[in-house]
Amino acid sequence: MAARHEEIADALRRAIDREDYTVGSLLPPETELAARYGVSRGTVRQAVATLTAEGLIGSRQGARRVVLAGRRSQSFAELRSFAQWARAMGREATGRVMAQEWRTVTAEDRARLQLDPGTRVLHVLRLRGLDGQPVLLERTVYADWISTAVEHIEADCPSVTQRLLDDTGLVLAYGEHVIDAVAASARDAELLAVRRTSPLLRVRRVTTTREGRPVEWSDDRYRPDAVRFSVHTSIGNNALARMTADQ
Amino acid sequence: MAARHEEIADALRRAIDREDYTVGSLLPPETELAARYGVSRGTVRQAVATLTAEGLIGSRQGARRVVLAGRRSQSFAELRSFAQWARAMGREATGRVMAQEWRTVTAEDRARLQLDPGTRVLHVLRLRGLDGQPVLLERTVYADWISTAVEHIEADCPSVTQRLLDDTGLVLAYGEHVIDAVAASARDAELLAVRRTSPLLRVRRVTTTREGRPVEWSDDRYRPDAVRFSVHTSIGNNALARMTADQ
DNA sequence: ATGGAGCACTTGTCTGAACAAGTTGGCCTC
DNA sequence: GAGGCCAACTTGTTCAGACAAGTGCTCCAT
Repeated sequence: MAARHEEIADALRRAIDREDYTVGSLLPPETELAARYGVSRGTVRQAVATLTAEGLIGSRQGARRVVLAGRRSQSFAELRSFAQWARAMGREATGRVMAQEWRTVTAEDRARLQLDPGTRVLHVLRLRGLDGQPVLLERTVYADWISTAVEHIEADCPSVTQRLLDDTGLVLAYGEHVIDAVAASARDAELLAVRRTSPLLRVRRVTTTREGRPVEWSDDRYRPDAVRFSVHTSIGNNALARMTADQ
Repeated sequence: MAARHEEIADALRRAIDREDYTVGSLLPPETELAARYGVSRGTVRQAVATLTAEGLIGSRQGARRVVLAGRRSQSFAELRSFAQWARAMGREATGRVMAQEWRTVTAEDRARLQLDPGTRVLHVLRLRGLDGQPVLLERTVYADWISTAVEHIEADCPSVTQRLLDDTGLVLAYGEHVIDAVAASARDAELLAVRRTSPLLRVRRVTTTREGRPVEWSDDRYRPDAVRFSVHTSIGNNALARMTADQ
């Protein structure tokens, strides 16, 4: 925790969690917070902007800020790593590679991973569990330049993200996620221990490095009785977008 | 479009859309943008922060900003209003109230809408369509103080949000959305014209005013072949959070 | 009572400056 | 050629000040 504005954001987050400020109540004015923490108003504004983006507080010109929600999952790399997310919640993540295969890129692979025609990429089918229960089936395609590193990871490695970071220094920094629902196929059903055609929450995502280079793309299917997603939106800030199926 | 930083954000958004800056390429340095638009570096930083939050560009200390994605739905009130979203995409939204009923609040209603025990609230079942096709089934509970206004809206009003704004000045400002998947019930199937048990994308949401006062909560079920959701995440900014089903 | 004007308060916008910290590429040495 | 060091560049953090704009309250006149 280096930056002062992060410390202040954290202090405010904890104060809200402690119910020093209850849901519906008003936060102190910026000037008061600035005086309390011994910083300028700009630094306080950076801190409260973080909480606003998290959906914890609401802000409008002229009126004091209002507390909108009480708690926040508050982990950082939440979506980038299943294992890190599980650990942050005090659950144990497991993983197992069910199938692995090299294939020549399809048109879709090429578009999503920005690769040349004819490139060979690694397809991995991985089943992931939470406290022993299977909850997620990942079908991932890795870009050629990272595939050999992925290939040599042991089949039951709980955190591929952590492993790639340790082995190659790779940091997964950005992701685009498209969320919908599908019926479980026979294979899905067998591996996730649900009935065939039962509804699954599907997330298709592309993950890139800090430099913006695509690393992997994946079709993830969650048991909806085990995992959900949540998003806060506000009038000036909608991270979540609705899309039609075409285009 | 009042604020200078919004104008600059918009100019950059259009430049990216126009492919003046292609995906994977680098944005000019802040100082250069500041000089080009005749503003201080702080104002440029505000503009690029917007695009970063939208997932259009990636940013890291020391390196130039990189363009991550080409286009952005860029409408404002997207998630708050089905009709406004549809219009922004050049589609026509329809709506029809299928059932409407006053009930005494349940414990869940009270918790979500912050109401007193014994309060009467309005339950509405609304079917919504896009270009004539049914795509969404909304089961909404409105807080008592807005229910009478909702009750008097005609059954086939395409935009309830717009109507409430016109009639009562109500602005829906904040929302929390929890996303999962469910199997279509017999009723769902009939109204949405899908087979029973076919997968639906469910969004449960609570919407509040600018003051943080809950207005409505809703169980929305989308045909996943018609509507999807998309989210951008980045290392410092995860609007989307994964949740376990319990708690 | 009711409505409007005015005022204090609070957040939003913007500036210009300075320093910290991370990245990148070139140069130099071995 | 390989490796390491350095310098230029770029983004991140913070400050102090000023003004704009929206909110909510009081008070006054009707």
